[in-house]
Amino acid sequence: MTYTQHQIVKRLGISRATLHRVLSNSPKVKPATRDRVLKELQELNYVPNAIAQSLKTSKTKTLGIMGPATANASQIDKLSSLYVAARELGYSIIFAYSDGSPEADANSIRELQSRMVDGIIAFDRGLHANTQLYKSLVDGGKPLVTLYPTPGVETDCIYVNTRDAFSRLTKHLIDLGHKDIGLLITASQSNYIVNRELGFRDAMKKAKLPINDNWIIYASPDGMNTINSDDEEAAAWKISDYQYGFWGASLLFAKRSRPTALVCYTDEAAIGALRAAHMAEISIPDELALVGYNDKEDAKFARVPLTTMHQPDELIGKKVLQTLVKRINGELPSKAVLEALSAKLIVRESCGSHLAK
Amino acid sequence: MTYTQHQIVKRLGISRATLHRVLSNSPKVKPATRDRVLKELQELNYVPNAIAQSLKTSKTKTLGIMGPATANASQIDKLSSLYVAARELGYSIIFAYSDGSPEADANSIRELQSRMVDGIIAFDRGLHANTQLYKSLVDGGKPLVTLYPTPGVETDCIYVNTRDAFSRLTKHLIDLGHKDIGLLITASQSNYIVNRELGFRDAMKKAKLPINDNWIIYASPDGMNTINSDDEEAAAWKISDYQYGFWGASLLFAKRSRPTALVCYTDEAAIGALRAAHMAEISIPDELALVGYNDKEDAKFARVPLTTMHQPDELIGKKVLQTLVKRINGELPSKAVLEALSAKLIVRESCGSHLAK
DNA sequence: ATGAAAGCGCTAACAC
DNA sequence: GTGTTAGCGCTTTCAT
Repeated sequence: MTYTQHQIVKRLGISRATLHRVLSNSPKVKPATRDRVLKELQELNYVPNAIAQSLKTSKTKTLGIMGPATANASQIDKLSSLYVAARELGYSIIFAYSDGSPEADANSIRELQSRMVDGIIAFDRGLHANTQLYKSLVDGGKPLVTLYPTPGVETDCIYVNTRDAFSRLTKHLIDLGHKDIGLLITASQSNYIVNRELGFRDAMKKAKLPINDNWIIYASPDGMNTINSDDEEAAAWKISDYQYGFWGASLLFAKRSRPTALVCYTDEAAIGALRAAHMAEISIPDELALVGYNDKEDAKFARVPLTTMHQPDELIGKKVLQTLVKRINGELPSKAVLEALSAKLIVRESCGSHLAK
Repeated sequence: MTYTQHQIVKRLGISRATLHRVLSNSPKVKPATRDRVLKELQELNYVPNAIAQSLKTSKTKTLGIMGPATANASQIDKLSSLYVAARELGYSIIFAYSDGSPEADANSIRELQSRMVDGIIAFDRGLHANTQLYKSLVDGGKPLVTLYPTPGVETDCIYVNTRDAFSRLTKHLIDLGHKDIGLLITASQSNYIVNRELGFRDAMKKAKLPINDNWIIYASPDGMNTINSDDEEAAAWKISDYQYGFWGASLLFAKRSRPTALVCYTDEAAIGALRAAHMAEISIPDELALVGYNDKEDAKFARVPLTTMHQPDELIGKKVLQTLVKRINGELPSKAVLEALSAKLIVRESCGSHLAK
């Protein structure tokens, strides 16, 4: 049974205002009254109706997250620190599922607007198709924090400088003496992918190393066989990075020549590539140095432990939430916060640097 | 800018009731009026205030998920199908973070009750510490679906029969001719763990095979070195299954004798064990057959592709949601729904069955 | 230190 | 076909 203030007030023979005063810790209430009320509250296990509170105050103390549910797996660390921080600040999280398509995103935004969330976190991968949607949100005054900068939308953003990260990752290989370096990514226009390629090119250019287009692999399902036949009907967005890595590397290994080092767009892709190398009897790192990105737990336990970049995901989740809440509370200057964090190089065996001496 | 019905009604010179009729597709409104209203609605981009609707109707069309955010990674498939199904039925999801402790769970329940969710999904691992909490929920009439049966709580439950799954997994090894079989799990009282051990014992007993207690490993951080030193301060619940698998297997390999086959409690643990085997120069599957559980994507791409059990996670997510919504709508008999689904054996290389001929 | 009353945005019963 | 009205549970101003 759940009681309302009305019922409690009747039982106690006091007024709603008094009840509210003890609920809100106002000092203006006689200790004796307060105790009596508190006791009753306890006894009846009173739980305030947040819906009614929200309607009255026009603050829901809820935050919306919009993003692809499938991205959660890779963003899990950001998400969990975000949840923890939200609870600490008294906010609830509404997760509005979206596959990243403009239609789904529009639905998510409608859902969150309708629920009157106090702010929104866009957990997408920086696809620009939805710039207009975000713009309308921000113009409408709804606080929005994104995880990738969105050109054209002046909104708060906490992100990892992936371009720089990939540049440094590539440079690590260059410093090891590699000159023939390939890149394994997927075909996509998202920031998520594009910045990785840009970072790679930055490093190569800076080192005055030529880029062999044959060694830039855009992995895709086209004409590939899945490693497991019953995957075949799976939609493209459900294909894992492992699979893309496996396909991409297989493609590379089938070519007439191959680089001495390969940068993969995620750890999962690198693990897929590891498997392709194993099947092609190419020894890692002796015959091919390999690096991933993200420092997922399985990178540590891969066939060959992966050299990779570690993102400060927990910190990001925390900062995202804090920024959003500050924005909601009007504690931030009107200029959008744009904070870039750096990834950190984690050297393990797959790059072969333990051999180079 | 977000408009209220009041403002729209004023602009249009009609009554709230008429507006409402248009909004709710009531036939009792003159087509001309309807069109005029619809056009204005469109123009003003009217978004209904779900908070006000909820207060009025005492239905929020929201569902609460309570569970550890860290579990999401392994339960991601259940979660995403659940999100999709929720959207289809017009429900929003509030995620109430909890680390599984009774205090955190109590907080989650309070949060969800306060937000007046129409129903709750308990995404925990079947820890019984919170039986009372669940019981009070159910007794209070709040629809609740769990993912593990909770003795003492009469509530809907959609789950995988892990005990049976582990029994069949173990039997696969027995059928391959193994007699000396070990089990690698963690020390925990949760259903999640306990049923795995029970299933293993069932199969051994049925085959009249002795169980060597030395080969039942309860992996724990005690006295172990992490594979990566900066993990050391991490709390126990943040330790990955990979790590437990690595520790557990290392422990086993240090013993005087070892089994010819090892059942691991998850794929991640099996991958950790794979690494330990590699370091101990034990060849998998030749010297030790190894199996995991869950059929995660990385099982396919492991150093040795893992034989494992596949759970119908997407189906579960969908069923959980459908059951909950039916319960909310009063479409279910008062007796609790208890539906067990089966896991499916996926044979790859790590069990060595491709060698046995 | 306490109480009365208005109103947040919406729905639905009832009257016309 | 259309309009009037009460009220969901809460917060908050204004009296007392």
